[in-house]
Amino acid sequence: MYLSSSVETRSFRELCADHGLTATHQRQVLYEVMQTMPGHPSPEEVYARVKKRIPAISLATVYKNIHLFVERGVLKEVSMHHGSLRVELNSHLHHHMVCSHCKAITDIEEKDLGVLPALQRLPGGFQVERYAIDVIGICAACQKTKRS
Amino acid sequence: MYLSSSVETRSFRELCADHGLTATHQRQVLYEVMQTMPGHPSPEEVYARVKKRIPAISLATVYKNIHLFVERGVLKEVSMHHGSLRVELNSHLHHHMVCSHCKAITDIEEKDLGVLPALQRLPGGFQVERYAIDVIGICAACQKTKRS
DNA sequence: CTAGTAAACGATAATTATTATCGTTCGTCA
DNA sequence: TGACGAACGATAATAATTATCGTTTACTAG
Ligand SMILES: [Mn+2]
Ligand SMILES: [Mn+2]
Ligand SMILES: [Zn+2]
Ligand SMILES: [Zn+2]
Repeated sequence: MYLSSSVETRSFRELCADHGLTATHQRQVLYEVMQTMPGHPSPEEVYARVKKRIPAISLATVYKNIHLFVERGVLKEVSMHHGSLRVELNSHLHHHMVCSHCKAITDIEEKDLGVLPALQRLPGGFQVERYAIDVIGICAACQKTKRS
Repeated sequence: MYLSSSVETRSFRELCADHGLTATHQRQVLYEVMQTMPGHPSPEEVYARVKKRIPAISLATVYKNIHLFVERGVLKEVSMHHGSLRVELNSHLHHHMVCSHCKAITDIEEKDLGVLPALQRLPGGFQVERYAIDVIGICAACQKTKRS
């Protein structure tokens, strides 16, 4: 199936070119659907929407392309959810560095962050318990390894 | 099986009393083991360690008690992992409010946070891509609902 | 406009993580 | 010490994600 030649298609092809992706129908619909989902959808939620336009699409395709989009910076991962629950004993106030490649979590002191969390009133009557700051990046080990 | 009467046991019983928990052998070992795990272990990792001291313990017990400890503030959840992967289209710089009760995620502008992330050199040669700040608390809806 | 080729897709099995169920045992308190 | 509700262990069930593999598609050279 060939992609149609509308304006949206042209800009989508540019986006793919910019990110080194082959332009497929499934990817275009996935991308267009995401543009209409302003929240923080899960793969299942995206799948449900995409399926309305491509009933034969596979959930696996949605997963594969979401990962690819995140990898190439088209999508952003909201929850750096680490695959499984992670806990620690309550101790002193600190935050974390999370490697976007290997997902390793390392402690970082608040003073080393240079951030000044000012507990102020937040929109919508949200009752603040605490801040959790993730510094996302590439850890030293992955910097050495990653030669792709 | 009765808990022994060592110093650790006495302080553990106090901890349980303080948090409204019945003091069981499994919970004490779980807690003591966590004290020797400085990182950010998963339930499986904790289970593996606890099993060395209580070979008959069930994984379900570890899960149940980790959840309970988090609920009562004995443990802290490191990844406010939202159960499933969540993504969004890359747009403007913003952060999130996460409800610790219903896990709802809401956008929040950086200017509304009163935080000043200063991209400075971080320990260990970590190469920063971005900050992700989660303001964790109770959303307005859950504040109304939660009458326990 | 074909044909070749690698990439992507769809179906589905497999794996991982987590939760629910339920009969048995334990901890608390009178 | 005995009653009773809470917690436990075994295990089935569910949810989320990934792997496998045969078929189809997109891209490109001719
Ligand atoms: Mn930590
Ligand atoms: Mn957002
Ligand atoms: Zn890494
Ligand atoms: Zn809530």
